[in-house]
Amino acid sequence: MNLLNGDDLISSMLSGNGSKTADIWSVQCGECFKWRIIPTREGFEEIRSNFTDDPFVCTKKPETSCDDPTDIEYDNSRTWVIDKPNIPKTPSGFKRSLVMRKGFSKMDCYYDAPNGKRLRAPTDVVKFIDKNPEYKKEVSVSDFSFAGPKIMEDTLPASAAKKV
DNA sequence: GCCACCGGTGGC
DNA sequence: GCCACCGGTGGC
Repeated sequence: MNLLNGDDLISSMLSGNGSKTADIWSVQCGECFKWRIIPTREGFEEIRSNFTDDPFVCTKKPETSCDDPTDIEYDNSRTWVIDKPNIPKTPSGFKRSLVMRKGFSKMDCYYDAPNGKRLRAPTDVVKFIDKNPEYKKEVSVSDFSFAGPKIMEDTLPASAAKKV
């Protein structure tokens, strides 16, 4: 069944055992609604960058079709977080990371720049380009999206469940 | 002095 | 009311 409405069918996940960063990448097929693991961050981001115009289907994953069993079950053995669709592809040399806060209140989005600096917001990107003008032609602020994913509360560990 | 982490808020 | 964004700071 279709887990979510509309376009929000892109996800990343925290693996179990208290991982704080999203480290499993998965997308939902628009036809059979099974989840397919995308082995690399880059592959995941490629799909995510154009998700609305070019929705994911199982056959886009090599040697995979809707007849195959799901790659991963949506359950609370991991915490699932759902990325927004159509986030620009991360510029080459940068790495986009999602870090869960203590208490699972929200995730922070960072870009790690090629020089190791961690960029936290658009103003940091501007500062980085100012200090490293060789990137002026390659990247612009619009290549970055710091929007955090939606945390799926039904997949939080029991210890983090919201008090009623 | 840096940076991981968190709190607050302005704009939608 | 939410959340993207930014400022502040405690611990190293």
